[in-house]
Amino acid sequence: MARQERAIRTRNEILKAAATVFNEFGYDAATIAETLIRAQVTRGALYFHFRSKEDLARGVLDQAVTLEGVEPHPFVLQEWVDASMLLAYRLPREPVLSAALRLSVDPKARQLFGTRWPDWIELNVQLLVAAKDHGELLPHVDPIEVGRIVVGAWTGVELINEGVGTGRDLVTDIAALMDLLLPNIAVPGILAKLDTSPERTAKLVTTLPEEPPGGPGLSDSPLVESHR
Amino acid sequence: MARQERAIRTRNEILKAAATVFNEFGYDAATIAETLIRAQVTRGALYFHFRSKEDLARGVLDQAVTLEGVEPHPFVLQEWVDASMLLAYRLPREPVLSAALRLSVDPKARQLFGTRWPDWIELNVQLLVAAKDHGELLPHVDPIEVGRIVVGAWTGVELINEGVGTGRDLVTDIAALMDLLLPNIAVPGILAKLDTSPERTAKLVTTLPEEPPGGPGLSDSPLVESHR
Amino acid sequence: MARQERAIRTRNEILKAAATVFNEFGYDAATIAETLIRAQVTRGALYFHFRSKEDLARGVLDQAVTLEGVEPHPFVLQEWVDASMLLAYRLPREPVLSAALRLSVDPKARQLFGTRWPDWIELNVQLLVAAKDHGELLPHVDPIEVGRIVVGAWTGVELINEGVGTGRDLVTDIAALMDLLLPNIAVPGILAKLDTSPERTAKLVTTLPEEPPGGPGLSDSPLVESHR
Amino acid sequence: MARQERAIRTRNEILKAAATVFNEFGYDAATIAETLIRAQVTRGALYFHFRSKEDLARGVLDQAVTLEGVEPHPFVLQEWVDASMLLAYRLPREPVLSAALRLSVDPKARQLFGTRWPDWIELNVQLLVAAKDHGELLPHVDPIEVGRIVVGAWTGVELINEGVGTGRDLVTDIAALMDLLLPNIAVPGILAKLDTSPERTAKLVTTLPEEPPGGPGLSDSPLVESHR
DNA sequence: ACTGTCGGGACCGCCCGTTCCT
DNA sequence: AGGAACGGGCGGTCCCGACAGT
Repeated sequence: MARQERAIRTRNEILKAAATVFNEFGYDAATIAETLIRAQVTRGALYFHFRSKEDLARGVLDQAVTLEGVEPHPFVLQEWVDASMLLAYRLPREPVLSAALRLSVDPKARQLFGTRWPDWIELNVQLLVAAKDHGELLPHVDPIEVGRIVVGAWTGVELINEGVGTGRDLVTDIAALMDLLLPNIAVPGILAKLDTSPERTAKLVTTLPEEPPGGPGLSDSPLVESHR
Repeated sequence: MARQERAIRTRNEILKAAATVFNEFGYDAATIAETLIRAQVTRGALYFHFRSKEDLARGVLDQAVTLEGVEPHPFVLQEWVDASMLLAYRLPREPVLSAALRLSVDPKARQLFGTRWPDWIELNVQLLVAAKDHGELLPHVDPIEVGRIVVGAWTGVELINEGVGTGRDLVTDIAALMDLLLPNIAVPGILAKLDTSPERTAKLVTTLPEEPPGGPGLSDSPLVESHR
Repeated sequence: MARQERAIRTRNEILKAAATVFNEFGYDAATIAETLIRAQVTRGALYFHFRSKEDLARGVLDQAVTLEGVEPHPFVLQEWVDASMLLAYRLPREPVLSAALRLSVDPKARQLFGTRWPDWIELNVQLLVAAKDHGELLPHVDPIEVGRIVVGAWTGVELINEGVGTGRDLVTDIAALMDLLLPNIAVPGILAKLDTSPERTAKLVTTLPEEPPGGPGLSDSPLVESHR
Repeated sequence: MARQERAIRTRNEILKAAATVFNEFGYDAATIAETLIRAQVTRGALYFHFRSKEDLARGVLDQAVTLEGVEPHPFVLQEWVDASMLLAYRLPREPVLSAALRLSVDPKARQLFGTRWPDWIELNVQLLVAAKDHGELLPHVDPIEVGRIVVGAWTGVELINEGVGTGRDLVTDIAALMDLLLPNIAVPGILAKLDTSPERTAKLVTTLPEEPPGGPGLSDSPLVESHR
């Protein structure tokens, strides 16, 4: 048993290292050798846990969509905002998350594994539909369309935030994006009460479980699984 | 002359082929051999025009930022919208444009060449600043911030439009993005008169020059060069 | 005891699996992993019984030369014929036998273990010498030379029988070989009485012991050991 | 042109080196690196001429079946004998020939490329049929069956000659095989006049063309092509 | 001036036989 | 006997020059 535990830790060490390498170089330019160095394991160890580079990428992609940390709130829209903000906080800090996004953008990886976008969109749409049912959305808003567009916008903002390298926190940029979008999504009564401040995000983060030894995402991730 | 002309055509054939290959595979996974096949030229020919794979990528990146086709309009914001819409129309149809975006997203290529985002952002900011001077923007709008965010959002929407593969025209998605953003950017008086319809885009396209044999962007592109 | 018995059975299961794998792929292309799968054992089990791949091959080679099933007969030449025919019957049916031949032909395996040909030849020569003493051989026949040549011919016929894949029974081909050779080996009086028919072979086979659980050749094989 | 000539020489250098490596180690154990060393070329050169190890093996196999050097003779059976004897002389001296045989015996190579045995058999059968038409064969001889058996026997004798390593010349062993077989194949009148002596073989060899720079088999080998 | 053949060298993913510790 | 890890090395393939020809 103890044996198994160490194996799992090793597996996660490898996964995390692979994620950072995918992140820095993209799928094809990422080399197994670099992953080996960062994970501090031998080729054999890696090959035992993952049969190929593709397998490695799949391992990363499998842990990427989550609503973890979002707490119930009277306004569904606030939950929706929280989801985006929380992810904005976590993604730069958790290699597996950013790697998943990177691989979704990489054409070669896309050919091989598809993307997680349908899942992300679905998750957004679910929340927006619920918000609509609660009368929180402006009448002309189509949850499906808005879900698609917002996921896209979120992704692009992240890419630029990282790519242009001004050192701004992603949370700030995503908050700006939200502030730009919300007036045309939420009904005025709700809009005034929505909180997109980094402070709120910071508070939410504290409710996240301590990162276990071996990194987050260890759990059999309840991926798209709605929390309602 | 005749000699030179053919050389230029060959050069552009190669560039276009390279662009499609970068597009499909990403920078690292793209192979020169594949480019050779698509451009129907030999190794020697390619290496005569481009000294290396990097050179090829640079050639693509150098033709990517343009306001071509945007016509003067009483409302600067309309010009701003037109720029986005026109690009949404052209990008899926011109390999060199989409390749430029793809390479900007590719981490390996980014390490080598940087990105064109600062240029794109700069171009947006210039227009927004002008719009602000004309009193077309809501008072709280910061052109620099909005420029950044919008370029990001635009990029992300494009990526998803292509990646999720629902077959929707990018023009439609970008129009939806604009409709979502504009109410919180433009003053009401202007907002009502802005036209984000695909029809307008279609009309603008007709003013673009016929694609010369050898493709668009052949000219020593006056890249970021504002048209005012 | 029961413990030991199971161990022996496991060992033989592994040996048989290894033999089929060597047969199908040759020494070098044969992988331990494939052997593991076919024998349905774990790595640990295999390495408990055999210290290395070489050991495995040695295990196979050690069970390959036998006169088992050949019964005493007034004409020694008939015994000689019977030996060839019996082996022709058994070899395609017993992986360990065919693997031994395969490994003798494989250059890599040959470098490591040598071959069993000297043993096979020795066995033939012994019989031929005895036949000569009985006056059954034509005067010009040199037992040593004929032994060599016949073992070679036998081997080659087997290889082709298997390689060309016409589905002919090896017994048929070896019988044809014998019919071709014997007129220039046996004195006419004996020649007429020698029986190379598959029927005789079939009858001899019935005298072979039931295949014990764990396969034939389990016994500490009395290899080259002559039966006279 | 001169350019091309060097390329051809390089190609043959590689082929010969590959043949010796296949010979010594078998298909799978043979490494490209070893071939590189022996041929004194770089990986790039090899990759230019042969796309893969398989391609290399195919290149070897393509030059293996020939009646070159066999001269017309009143007795077809003498030609048949000559063919075997000549091959017995050449095979140990020409790596490509022995490699072809080796690869035909190697199970892995067999899966990939099949064997040249059908060709060798066909060639023998053709000669035997002609001999039968000339009344040189004993009435009970079936050319097809004898062809098969003899090719097998020839192969096996070669393998043992090489494997047991007594240093005997293959010509001697093949002559012994022929002497053993012929009395049951040829009609007595012919039998007495057939010459299986090494001296005859030596004489035939002198009629073979000088080995061109680049080795034998350079010519577009007229493989199975009968010479009648 | 431009094209094509041929060769150079680097490196990557894969996979394998083997051992160590329960 | 089993699960995990070790480390070496192979085949493939790629990007790129160096010339010779036209």
